[in-house]
Amino acid sequence: MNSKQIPTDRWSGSVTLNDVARKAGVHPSTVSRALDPAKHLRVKESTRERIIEVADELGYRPDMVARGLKSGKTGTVGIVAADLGNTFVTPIIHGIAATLESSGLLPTIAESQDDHARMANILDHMLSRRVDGIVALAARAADRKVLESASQIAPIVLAGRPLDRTTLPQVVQDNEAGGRLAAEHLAALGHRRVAQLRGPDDVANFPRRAAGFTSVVDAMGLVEVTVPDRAERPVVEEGQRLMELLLETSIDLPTAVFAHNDLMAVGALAVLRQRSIRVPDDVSLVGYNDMPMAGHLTPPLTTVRYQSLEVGRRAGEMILGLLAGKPSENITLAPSLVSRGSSRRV
Amino acid sequence: MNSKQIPTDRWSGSVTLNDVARKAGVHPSTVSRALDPAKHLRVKESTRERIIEVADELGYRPDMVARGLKSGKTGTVGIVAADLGNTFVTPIIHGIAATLESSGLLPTIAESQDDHARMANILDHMLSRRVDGIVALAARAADRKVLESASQIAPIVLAGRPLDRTTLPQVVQDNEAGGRLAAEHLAALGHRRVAQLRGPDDVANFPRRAAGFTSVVDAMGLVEVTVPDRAERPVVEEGQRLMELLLETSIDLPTAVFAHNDLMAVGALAVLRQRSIRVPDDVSLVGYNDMPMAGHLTPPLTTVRYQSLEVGRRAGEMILGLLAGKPSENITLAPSLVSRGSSRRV
DNA sequence: ACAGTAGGTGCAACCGTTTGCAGGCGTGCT
DNA sequence: AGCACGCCTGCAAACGGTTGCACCTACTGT
Repeated sequence: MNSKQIPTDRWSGSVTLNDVARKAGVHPSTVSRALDPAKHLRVKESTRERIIEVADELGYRPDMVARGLKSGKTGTVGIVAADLGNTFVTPIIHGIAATLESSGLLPTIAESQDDHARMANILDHMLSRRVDGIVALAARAADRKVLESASQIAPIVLAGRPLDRTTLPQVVQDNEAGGRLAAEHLAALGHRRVAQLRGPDDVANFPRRAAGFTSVVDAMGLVEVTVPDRAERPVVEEGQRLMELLLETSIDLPTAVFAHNDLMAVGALAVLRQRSIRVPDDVSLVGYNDMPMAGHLTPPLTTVRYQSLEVGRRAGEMILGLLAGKPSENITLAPSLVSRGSSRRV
Repeated sequence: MNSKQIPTDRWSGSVTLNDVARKAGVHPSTVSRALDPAKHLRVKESTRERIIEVADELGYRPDMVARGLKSGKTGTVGIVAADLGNTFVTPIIHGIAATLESSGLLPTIAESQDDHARMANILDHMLSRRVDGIVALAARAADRKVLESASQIAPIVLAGRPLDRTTLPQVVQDNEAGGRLAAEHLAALGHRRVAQLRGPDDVANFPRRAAGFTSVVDAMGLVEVTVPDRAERPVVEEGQRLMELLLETSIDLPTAVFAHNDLMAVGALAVLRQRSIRVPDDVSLVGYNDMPMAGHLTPPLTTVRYQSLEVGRRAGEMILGLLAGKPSENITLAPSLVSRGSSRRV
């Protein structure tokens, strides 16, 4: 169209409230009111019709930036994830985004990479951009202070990863129950010697899973072979490393292994296959999260289901509620065990 | 100031440029200059030091919204993905985000769900928020017009999914070469009867992959068993459906199948396993994308590698370049074949 | 010693919307 | 017939920064 224009000022062409007002022969404030669904009744029917007609004839598009400056609301919600590559977080994000969409909000997403400095930096950026609220999926113990202080500026909800000793509202799963579920499942299959591949301690999910698991182990008199380390990050490579560590350090191998998430289970699976240790014939394996691909692995992975999508939805609703000024109540979802091919009776 | 205000207004406490100026005893414009790295040399050393000291004593955080209103730049880049659940897109996003980060930009992400209306809506929202640029990963043929028209307002680059007959800059992979690679691989293994599980026609990647594949099939005199449909969307379920369709409709089964992406390959794998058709013993399977989990499937999936991360990086750089006013040149990356366990000599 | 200059700072307009306040006009009521 | 009230619209001041311009001071050069 305007190909000879200097590309610098693309915005020069954008039509503003004033343009509409001028063309419709009214004052800008009238246009503003006519277009605001909350108060367009205060404008005479005929005027409003004319304005609306002119508005979309000109292709008027409200400038959220200007609106945000005046009103303080930008219609944007920040989401901080640890790592988009973890297929457990994408459903959460999906859930959040779907919920926000109904209110015309758009998510702004950043990855913390489980790095504290980065997390702090991201929060700063988001607040700088005046997000209306933030959903943190990446909370680690070390992040508590920055999150809490940021929450004085914009409401924050924790989703997927809880935090100990915080007043921040959270929607998470009962990880202890999940850990118990895994242990009870294995016990019911007759396993006596078990082991855990633990996720990092500073992500509250993992110690809780471990505690739940161990509580059942103790209660039922099973033996837990300890792996002398835990994952730095809950990823495939660390699952491999821990599995190898388990194989090296234990004289008497456990007959069942509980990996603290599916990604680590995948890593464990790879190591076992490579050493020709059959799953589930030689060792049963239970994962956690029920990530989308879990059922398609070979063998299909027995795992504790984390209703990621639901967590996302609830978190979205919670943010919406907070933005509307409603108080929030923590939400804890119940896990369930999905029994598939990677575990069997011994 | 208005201290008796209702605490609803969280922003009331935020410190502004004026607060800093007042406390430092200078004019707001001086503070603005002192804090702007591009022109802080125009402020006397000592003044600047004092200002900076006051600024972070007060915890001043620039308001990007206000800045954006005046300057037109919001420091935000929109990313439109079709579906975050597709593990092929997350590395792209990761790459984009990592590149943007170095310039202090933050991505705003939305999912189009491969729905045209939604795509149009998303673009509208993003432009409304004055994103500085947009990276579209979800382009379909039907979206061409809205994308092109949006690009008159903010620069847009296409990544991961090309578009036919467009002038929009794109960074993609040579899909025809990828299709050829798959066919050549199978031909080299001695396969004569082959088939394709095709992705949707309106996502340009897929027809190109099909064309590349078919060109080799023709050139080398192979036989292509046609599947009488294509996937609605490139997902697991559709892969299953097409695989079942193939099994039902073909009298003489092919010895090798080329799925247009890894997700569909996973679906095909599930169907084959369920019918006790062994992979690769009875039929070889080749996927596309080399998604993160591809090597961990059983059998590990032979696939055409799509350098998603690299595509993301390049797309990020391209946007950065466009924002800096540099012209852009299309980028086409070369695919490579990753031979793993799902294909074998016949 | 004086004009010229450059460095440092203040002034004020502006970016596009929102919103409290005020005013004009027509209507219903007494 | 006059008054009050309500509806509709205009006016102007914000919101928090940025930036061209003007101004002042203290140099430098001759």
